[in-house]
Amino acid sequence: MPSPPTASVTRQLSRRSAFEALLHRSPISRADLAKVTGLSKQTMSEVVDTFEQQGLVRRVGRTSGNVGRTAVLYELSPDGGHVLGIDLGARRLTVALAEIAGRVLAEADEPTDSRGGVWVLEQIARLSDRLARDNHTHSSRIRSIVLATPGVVNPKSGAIEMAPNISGLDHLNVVGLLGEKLGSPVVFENDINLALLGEIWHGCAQNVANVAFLSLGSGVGLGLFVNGQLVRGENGAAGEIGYLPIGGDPLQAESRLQGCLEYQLGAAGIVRRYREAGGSPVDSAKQVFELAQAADVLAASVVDETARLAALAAATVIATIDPQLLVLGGSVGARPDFADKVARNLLQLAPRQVEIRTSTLGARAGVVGALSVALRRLHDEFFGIAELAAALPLPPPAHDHARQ
Amino acid sequence: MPSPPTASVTRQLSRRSAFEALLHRSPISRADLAKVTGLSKQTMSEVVDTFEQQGLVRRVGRTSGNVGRTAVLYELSPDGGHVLGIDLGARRLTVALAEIAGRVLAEADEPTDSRGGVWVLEQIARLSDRLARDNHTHSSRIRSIVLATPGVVNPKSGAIEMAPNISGLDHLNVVGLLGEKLGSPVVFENDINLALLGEIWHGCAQNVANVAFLSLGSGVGLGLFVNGQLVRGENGAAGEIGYLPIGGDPLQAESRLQGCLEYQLGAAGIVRRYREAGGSPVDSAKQVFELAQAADVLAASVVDETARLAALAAATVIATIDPQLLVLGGSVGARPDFADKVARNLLQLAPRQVEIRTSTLGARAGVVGALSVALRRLHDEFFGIAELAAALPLPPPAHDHARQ
DNA sequence: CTCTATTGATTCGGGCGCTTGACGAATCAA
DNA sequence: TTGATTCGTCAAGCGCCCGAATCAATAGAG
Repeated sequence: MPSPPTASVTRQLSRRSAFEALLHRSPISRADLAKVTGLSKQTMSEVVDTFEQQGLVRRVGRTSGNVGRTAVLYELSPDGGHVLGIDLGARRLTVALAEIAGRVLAEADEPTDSRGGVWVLEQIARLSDRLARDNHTHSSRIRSIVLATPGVVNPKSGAIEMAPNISGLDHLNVVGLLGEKLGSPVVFENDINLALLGEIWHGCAQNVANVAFLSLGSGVGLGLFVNGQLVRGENGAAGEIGYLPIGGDPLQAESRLQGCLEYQLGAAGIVRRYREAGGSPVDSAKQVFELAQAADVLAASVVDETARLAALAAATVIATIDPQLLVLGGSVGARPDFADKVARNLLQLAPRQVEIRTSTLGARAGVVGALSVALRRLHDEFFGIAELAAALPLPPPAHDHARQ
Repeated sequence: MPSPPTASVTRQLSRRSAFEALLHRSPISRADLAKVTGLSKQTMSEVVDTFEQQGLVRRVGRTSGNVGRTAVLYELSPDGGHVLGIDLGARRLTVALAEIAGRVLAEADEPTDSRGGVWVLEQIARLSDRLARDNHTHSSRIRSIVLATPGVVNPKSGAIEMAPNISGLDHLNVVGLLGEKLGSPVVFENDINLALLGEIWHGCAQNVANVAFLSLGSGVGLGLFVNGQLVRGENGAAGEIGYLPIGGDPLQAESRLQGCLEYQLGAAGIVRRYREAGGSPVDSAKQVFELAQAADVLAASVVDETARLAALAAATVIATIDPQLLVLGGSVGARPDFADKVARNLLQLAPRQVEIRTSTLGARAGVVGALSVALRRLHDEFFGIAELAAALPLPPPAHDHARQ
């Protein structure tokens, strides 16, 4: 409904300014909108009128108590559109719903349907519909969907190149089928990248332009936010640090297959190292950590070695991209006691200190990040100026030059 | 002279489009400018008129041979402004001059004045003046200067935090003094970052959005170009990979002082390793490489080890940021035989292959990159739209949310 | 209660910049 | 010489913005 593409550039800019002010300062009157944006009252009145007609904005009351005439207050209307964030993990499926103003309306999660394939798609559609209905809206109002998934997402095609660990999903056209089922465009993004964006939006990394997110769990992964932008890499494989040549001989068979670092630092690696050291039989990395806290010397040394390896990985990232903040996440990384150990190791490795925080969103980070991207896509659809923002390219070296 | 700041946004956009077309397609007529930019002939005529009055553009002839009236052809005029690129190395000083259209007019270099301090500043000024005079212009026409320097350049303050290895320069306000001497604003940038940008503009990395530049010489350094942007890091220390925990125990004294990787992989490290292995006394890494080519078995093994370490560093970078292209530069890295060895080592380390090229600009890369940045700054000064380009920020998490 | 100051919102006039269409100028081809 | 074609300018009209004036609604002073 909004954004008639027939609007001129200058009006589009005015609309954009008004929208931005509404996002951050609602409820707000027309007069204040004019002051904040620097546009005239006249222009702002016109813009608000069109917003109101398009259902993007609604009245929420009047000012009172101040001298002078009362002002009509406006805010972004939920009718402007909803967005959906989906975190599709191998074991757990989380879905969240937000409105165009950024308010998170609801979140729901279930175990991922173990039958895989189309059943998972059905499950996503069912959960989304329920969420929409419970919040007095409808799936058709959803205008942007982002799905967090493990694996490498090609930034050009948007396709998953390494399917998540869910049976029968790799041969399906998930974007197409899901988009059809839910009636709006679906976009994939790597789950760790989205967890990072989640921490940036609602978590422990707000208002930071350079962040590294080190996720330690069943696998190891890295999300990078540099110059205020997500780093995907040429093939979407940025942050696939499982193959870093740390913690073992990178030419070994296990290293080449699974990745040198992941073989040691992944949850399976932690369990394996504990068993090889002669520890009692355990199934999960969590148990090793609990044993270490219960004064099991063997477990403690495995945990120490794990922290040492994580610190090496962190030092590598810090030396490479010089972030302002390092966030530790994932089922292993988010443990505060573990983060302390990593920080202590890092003291001796890095030439300069970097702040370290543990994820505050935990398992929710992925779905929150998915919401943030879905929101941004919706906003850009209405008020984007991508074609204007491109940098002025320099001319190619067609000319000759002299040397003196 | 150009760009009256009083111009409206829409006219500024039109001017920008016209300038971009002139940059890439000159000589060009008013009619063709209108076609290329999509603006009307009328508007384009007005814009070209103002450009001509401001000396930004000049007539260079007429079309002929085509049916119809002949067209007057325009191109960017050298009067529009010149830019200066300076590469200030510990041993060599290089200066280059270009005009606003991007044509490199001249380059000159000298040994850096060994007395250091103000003498170096004098030397820069003298060389710049000579370059300007030889090209029928004057220093006062220079409108943007970029200086390549070793060390960390803080991206916020623009100050050098680790001074280059030139005596008496660390206590001077180089930006201020040089800017005053040359009469136009001076900006610093790390020399490796600029070498990377040089290769992107005129060298072996053109038209690539994700590049890593591994510089191996007396020191080791990394330049990163990600999402079409230079990565500086929060403190300008991105790419300071001397401290990567590769090639030795990162907790050793030498590693902590100088950096683990640099201790082994820097030119001094290569020489030291050769000597420690019992090789004949040599002064430079270059000699070790020459001995290796002359079938000195000891030197060959040192070179092999060097390539192995470089490949480990490259694998680290590739796994982290997933570049499309890896450029090897620096006095050691740019050797084609060495690059081959690195590539062979990398085959066994990286899960996916990345193209490797050696620097084509060599020692010129820094000054060419400085020119490219100076040009871009000049262009942005006239036609920048930075305030428009900012992304629409999402609202902070002020609101509550429900969990179901 | 009335009057005044203050602030919100609309109306009106003017200017800028873009577009379209028409027209004169300049050239090539027949 | 004539016609077709293309370049560049002129004129008219429209969208959008702004500033000033005006109307509307409220709080506070007296």
